[in-house]
Parts: sequence; C-alpha cells; structure tokens
Amino acid sequence: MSTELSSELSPQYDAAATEPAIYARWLEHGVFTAHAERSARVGGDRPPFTIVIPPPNVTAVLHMGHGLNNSVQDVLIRWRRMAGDEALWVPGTDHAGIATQNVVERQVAEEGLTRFDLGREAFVARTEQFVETTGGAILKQLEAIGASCDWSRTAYTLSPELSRAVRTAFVRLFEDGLIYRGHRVIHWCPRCLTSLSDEEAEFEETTGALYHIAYPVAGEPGREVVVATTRPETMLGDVAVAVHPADERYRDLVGRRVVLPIVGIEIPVIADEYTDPAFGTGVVKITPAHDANDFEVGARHALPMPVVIDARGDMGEGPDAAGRVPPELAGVDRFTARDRIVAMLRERGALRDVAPHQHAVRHCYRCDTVVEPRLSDQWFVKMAPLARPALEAVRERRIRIVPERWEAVYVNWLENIRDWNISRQLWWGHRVPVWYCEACGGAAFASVDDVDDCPRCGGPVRQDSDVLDTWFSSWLWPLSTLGWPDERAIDLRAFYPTDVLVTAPEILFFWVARMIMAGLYFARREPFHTVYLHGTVRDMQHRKMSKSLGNGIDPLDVVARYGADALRWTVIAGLGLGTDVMLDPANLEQSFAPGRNFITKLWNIGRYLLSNIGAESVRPLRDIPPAALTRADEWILHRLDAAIEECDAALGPARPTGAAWSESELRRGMRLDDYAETARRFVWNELADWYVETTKPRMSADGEDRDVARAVLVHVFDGALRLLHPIVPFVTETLWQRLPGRAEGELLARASWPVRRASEGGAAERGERAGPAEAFEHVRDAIVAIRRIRSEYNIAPGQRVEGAIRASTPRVAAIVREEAPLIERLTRTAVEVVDRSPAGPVAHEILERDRSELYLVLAGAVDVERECERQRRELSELERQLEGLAKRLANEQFTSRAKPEVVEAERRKHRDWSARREQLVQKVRALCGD
RNA sequence: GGUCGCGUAGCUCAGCUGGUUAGAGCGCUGGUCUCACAUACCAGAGGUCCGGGGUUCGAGUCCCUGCGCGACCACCA
Repeated sequence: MSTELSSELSPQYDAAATEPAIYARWLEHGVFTAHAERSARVGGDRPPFTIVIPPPNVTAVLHMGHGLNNSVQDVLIRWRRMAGDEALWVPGTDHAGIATQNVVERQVAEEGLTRFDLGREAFVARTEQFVETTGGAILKQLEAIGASCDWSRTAYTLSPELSRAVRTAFVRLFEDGLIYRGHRVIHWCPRCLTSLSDEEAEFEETTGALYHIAYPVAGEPGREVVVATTRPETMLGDVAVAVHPADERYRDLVGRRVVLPIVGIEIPVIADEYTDPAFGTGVVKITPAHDANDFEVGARHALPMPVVIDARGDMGEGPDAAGRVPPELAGVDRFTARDRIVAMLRERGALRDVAPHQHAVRHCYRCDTVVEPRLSDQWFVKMAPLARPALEAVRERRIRIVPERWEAVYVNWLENIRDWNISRQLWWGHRVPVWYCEACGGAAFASVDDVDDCPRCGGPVRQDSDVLDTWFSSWLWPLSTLGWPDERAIDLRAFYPTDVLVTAPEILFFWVARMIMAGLYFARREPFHTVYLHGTVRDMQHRKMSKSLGNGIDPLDVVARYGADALRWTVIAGLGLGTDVMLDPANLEQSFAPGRNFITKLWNIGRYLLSNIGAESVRPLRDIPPAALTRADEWILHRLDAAIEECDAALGPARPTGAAWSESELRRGMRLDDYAETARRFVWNELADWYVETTKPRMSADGEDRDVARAVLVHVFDGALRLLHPIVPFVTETLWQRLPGRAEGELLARASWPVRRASEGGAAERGERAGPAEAFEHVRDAIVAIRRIRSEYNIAPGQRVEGAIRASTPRVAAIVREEAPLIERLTRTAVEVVDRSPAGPVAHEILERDRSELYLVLAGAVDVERECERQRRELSELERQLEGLAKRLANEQFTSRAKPEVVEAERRKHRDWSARREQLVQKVRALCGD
C-alpha cells in the first residue's frame, strides 16, 4: 500500500489482491496487539474490552459457522478498538479429546492397526505430532476473513500453561470435596470406548418397538407377568421385576419370584414407586447395570448388578455374564442379540406382543453411535454448589443473555443440574491428576505436580489412567488464557472479567454455563457481562449446513471470489437477533450479492471522490465557515450525525454502567443487523443517491464553493468509512488510505470511532443547523414528485419539459426557487415557481394534451388538492384519537388506578397530540384555503 | 411429558411499554448504458398482520381459544 496521493482508483475493486496486503499491514503495525498496562484496571487510561474466542477444535477447518461467529466477534472488537477501548481478542484452539482422537484412530485404522496396538505412549505421541503438523490451520484461515485477534496471545487447551490451570482447578475442586469418584450407570459410547457426560449423549427421536415378554411366576404354573421393554437384550441382566406398591393387580406377587426366560433363573418381584402402573402392563423389568433408572431401583433394594454387555457393545463374556448369557450369544453385537433373543422368545411362546414405539434414544455426539448405559467408576463434579452462584449472576443481571429468551433455558438447566462426569476412557487429553499408592493403599490424592512417590509411605504410585473431559479445560478458558492460576498475572488483572462471549446456543450448557461457574468459583467474578447467542447458518431448505449433507459453503471459496468483506457484510447484515442466516450453497453469486454490491458501491464513491479531488489538499471541515455550507451540505452532515447516533444505539452500550445491567440497558445493543442497515442506508441512499449527485455541478465549477463541497464530501466519506470499518475492514481501510491528508502509518483500523458533529456545538447551534438540513428535504421531495410524474406519464428521460411548482408556503417557494437548477439537473425538467397555478388534476389534463408543459403542484411533496385531502383525513383521524384519549383521561377509574407513570405518559401524549393538531389545523387552513 | 418461542409482502425478517398511511433487504414489473457505479440508476406493483372470540374510544401489538411449526429439557420401561 502506498500513501502517496493518487487520483486514480482502478475501475474494479480487487478484493483478492488487496485483502492479504492490508492484513499484513495491520500485523506489521501491531494493530491487534493489546497492551495490558493501558487497561484502566491496572492504572492505564483505557477501559479494557475483551473477547475470548470460542476455541475451534485444533484439527478443524473453517466452515460458515466459524465465519459467522468470528465475524460477529471481529465487528465488536474493531468497534471498541476504534471507540478507544484497550481491545483484546484472545484466539486459540481446543485439543478436542474425542474428536481429535477419533481422527487419529481413523488414520491408524487405515494401517490396519488400533490404538491398542500402538500403545498409549506411542498413540499420544502420534496425536501430538499430528496436531503439530496439521493443527491450528483454522487460525490461519481466520486471518483470511480479517479476524483482528491478538495472535501474540494464542492459546491452546493442552499447552503447558493451560494444563497447569486444568490441574489447579481439579485439585482445588478435589480438595474442596467437589470432585468425587462415583460408581453408577453412565452413558457409554461402544465405538469411542469412553464414558460421556449427559450433554454429550444427545437424544434422537427414534421409532423402535415395545416388546411384551411373559415371565412365568415361579411355583405357580400357568401364571405369568408380562413386562414391556424396548431393549429385550438387556433382559439377560435382569435381577428383578418391579410393580407399583399401590397396584392392586400385583400386590400378592410382591415378594414372590418369577422365572427369567432364556436364562432360566428366578428373580424376585419387588415394589417400587418408580413403576408407573399406567404404562404398559404396570410391570417393569429391572436391569441395574444397563439402565440408569434401574440402577437407582437396584441400589434401593440392594440387588446384584450383573453386567451382560461389554464395553464394545457385545453380549458379555465376563464373570457376570456366566450363567446369564447363553454361549451362542456370547460376543454377539447388542443389536444382533436383540433380534436373536426376540426370535428365541417367540419360539418359546414368551413373546406376547410387539408394538411400534416412538422414543428418544441417546447417541454419541461425536460419532452418532447409540449410547449404551453402563455401570462403571467415573470422576464426577458436584454441580449444585457451583450452579447456585451461576444462577444468581444471571438473575441479578450481572450477566445478560442475548436474546433474552435463552435465559429461561439457562435457568432451567441450572435449576435441574446434575453432576458432571468428567472422566473419559481416552488417551488424548489432560490425564486425571490423581494418584494411587500401590504400597500403602491409602486414599487417592490429587496433585498439581507429577508425583513419583507416595507422600505417606514413599512407595510407588500409579496415576489414574483416564483423561478429563475436553470441556473441563474449556470451562476455564477466560481464566486460563489470561494467566490464571497466577492471580498476579497482568493480563488477568487487566482483562478479566472479559466483556462479551459470542457463540451459538448449542453450547450454552457445554461451555457457557460452565465458564460462568468456573469464573465465579475460581476467580470470584463472572467471566463476562454479556452472552451473545447467534443463530445458525442454514441452506435454503433451512437445513443446517453439514459435511454429510454436502450443503456447506466454504468461506475461503467465498473470500477468493468476492472477498472477506462481502462474506462479513452478508452474514452481519442478515443476522437478526438470534435468527438464523439462510444462504444458498448452490448460488453463491446471489447469496453474497448484498455484500459484494455494497462494497462495489463504496468503491465507486471513492472513485468519484478521488477523481474530483486529485492530488490537491482539502480543507478540513472545521475551517469552512458555516455560512458557506449549502443546504445539501447541511443536510448530509446532519444525516451523518443521525447515522452515527443510530449506529451507536444499535451497537451499545458496550458494558453495563454499574455492577449489573439496569432495566433500561438490558435490552439495548448487540443489534448488528440494525447497525449494518443504518450505515448502508446512509452511504447508499443518502450519501451516494443524493449528496454525491448534488456535488457534481459544484465540482465542475471553479471557486470557493467547490472547495466547500470537497471538504464536506471528504469529511462525510471519512465518517462513513469509520462507521463501516468494523463490518468491512478491508475495503474501508483501502479507501481511507487514499483520502487526502493521510500520514504514513495512519490506519483506519486504529482511527477513532466517529462522533456526532452536532454534539460538539451547543444545543442552540444544533437547532440552528436543523433548519437548512430540513430545507433540503423539500428539494428532495420536489425531485421525487417530478420524477414520479415523469414516470407515470412515460416521459422519455431525454425529453425536456417545463414544470411549474406551487409551494405550500412562501418559505418552501423560496427554497424551491433557489434550488431550481439542481432540481432541473436531477429531473431534466425546467421548473418555475408560480404563486398561482392550475391545481393538480388540471395540470394532468394539460399534460395529457401537450407534454411540453408540465405543471406540478408542490406542497411539501405532492399536488395540493390531494395533499389537502390527505391532511384533512389525518386531522380528523387525530381528532378521533384525541377524543378517545381525553375520554380515558377523564375516567376516574383510570386516573386513580393506573400506575402514575402510565397516567403521566398518557397526559404527555395528549399534550403532544394537541400540539400536533394545532399544527395540522394551520396546515390545512393554508393548504385548502379554508 | 415439561418449558419456552414462532406464525406479518413470493422469500428472510423488523415492528419498543396498544395510537397517524404496517416497514427493510432480496425477488418481481416497467423505464434508462444520465460524464463514480448496469455488481448501477429511476419509478412501481404486492400484505383479510394464521383462524375464531374477548378487553379497549382504538389491537399486528394485550387476554382466551383453535390450527400449524420450531427449539430446549426430560428416567416413562
């Protein structure tokens, strides 16, 4: 990039060639690097503004979901950076236990091996190497979409620093009694060969069958009970059948025994409230080792818990299975076993019924295998004590969730929180920092540092072989990336708590809620004040984009074709609060047209500006005497102020003013689509469509006025580029570099966010300026009216016509008269202002006869008679409403019972409307002549 | 089964505490190569605000109900 003043801009903007160079320039100038010492929290003069990235899996490749998520974060970060905050966006990756291990296992499988063939150490080494060579590619890809992350702070959940944070957290929870070893039924993935947390075992609606099986009552030939089950194969592990204690039908059976078909052993009939008498036959089989509920029942009744299905999901061969699993079923896959058992039952006449059954079955969130409930020993975190403060943080508005409706989901989950299974039978991850002494057999202990000898007896120790759930490192992310557990770390002091967390609702429980718990528990502060949950990128059929459906869009492909700006603009402008973004993978052209077209528009405004300014320097706006400004100048400056104000309102406030969000702040801000739309409307519909057009004649005439137009144009375009930079950083930076007066090393990326010009002056000055700005609206209205009539009467653009305008007031007449040249230029209609002219319909008649003459009647905008009618209708409508309002205010019941502020609001409304009526009455009188 | 949400133009959605003529983008129709831009410009068409009832001077907005759809949670075998 050169900063030399150039009057030429290529006719087409070449994003692919420009963007990488601009990005390199930002890096070179260290624009993205945050300086902790500048944070007001450590004595600096800037409020910190921090976002931690939702770390993508280290082996992931960029997809549209990332594109959306990171565009949002970058908009916020760039906005705050320009607004003067010390902005920090922490990037990084997640080691992603199961996901990464699965990838490497697949590689190993291609060599005909399993991870067990390699052995733990070799497998982990191989995974490390794999991550080293191919991992983190996604971070490079984020650069392509313009992410302004502070790469000097890139973090990784399995790095030595973050591993230390993980161990410290584990040890603290362990010593506080919040981590315990539990023996119970958990979700087990027979393919990944590991346990899963409740959140990792996802429900999927499935149509299965409900099998009714007869269990003969022992010692009472001919009598039987029928149980219903969706999983007949688990019957091999049955230890009882249960009925409800109050169920009359089976009362006499309680305490008796029934014969378990196929296995042929006797099991007791027990009474337990868990049984629902209304479901099926009211008798339920109890398989404690393979069903979480049955486990509870089994525990209550001190029943044995034989395991009949092994870790791989095959019918077991272990000691428990002996005598229960028939030899012909041993080692058979659970689903095959189901079919065989059903066949065996049918053969023996024990199958009473098979009915289709709709139910939700849990699947592994990583490989989609049907989860097998399995009795095992796992590490759990006691969640209730952690959940309570997390609930309070949201209830007390120290954290807000946007959009608000997710708050209920959050609260609901936390109120019904269940303990978190954090151990995984994997090899890739943080190994559980618990050691067992082989010699003295004392209690297991946790340690931050590796342990070689038993601290009690000095004997040899053995570390727990499990690893921790990936999310056990992710939940520390806002802390660990900033230096925790070192409480004195400057980043931690300067940037924690962070500000906004941007993510998708899918990981509200997995990640967001747990981060809040961790922040409050380990650092006594909530980790952020805003959770922004955005929608999902979907195709035109509203399907989630996915590899398997082949309906994905590769963001890098979009960047290559239309540029990162086009991608960013399209997703940000299309992102209503909490709504999904629909894109058509089959038609990228159309999907990204809004972004591409808008960027082209910006580019062309830049071309116009530069071709009219050339290498000459331009006076700063503040050196232009206010009296020299034209109506159009005043108008566009006024519109810029309005745009700035609206953008600020759509985006902010950036943080709560107090310790918690106030009621009035709560629902404001984070409307990125409103911000984008406001900026777009300003640039396109106001700056380009109107202001630029008005400057054309001024540019071709020499003299003072040309300089004024140039000064205003540069000022306004500069403001527009600043306003748009967070969304489309590349093209705005490129254009901004070319504006007159740029010094070497000056970058838009760290220029200041625009402020309203009006706010610099006093209130009186603001009011004074509103006049000329409003006057231009009359000119605009006149032009639109003339164009419409020309279009209605099909007058060819080349054909000049004469028009007469009758204005509603002398003031409007004066404005139109003065601006006649401009009106003529923009409508190709010579206009004349007359005091008396034929009224609208008459004018049209003349027009029909002779198109060389066009009579227009202007009253604000349109023909006087229609306008008169319109105003009359409006007045009568207003009067009707006013009457109703008066009625309400006169109503004793209303004024005494309603809240005082409501009554006050109604009174105010009445006053406003009355004033409005006065205005209308005046207008109608002037317009209609009565 | 529980909780929450949604149904407004052909499509995707805005419409705050009820109040003038219900908006935007895309798409569509007609007209223009006007010296920054046809990836553009100008003009326009298009809505019984899901159905029914109620509250109100006034309902897209509040209440009830019916229909349709979605999300999250959940141990009904």
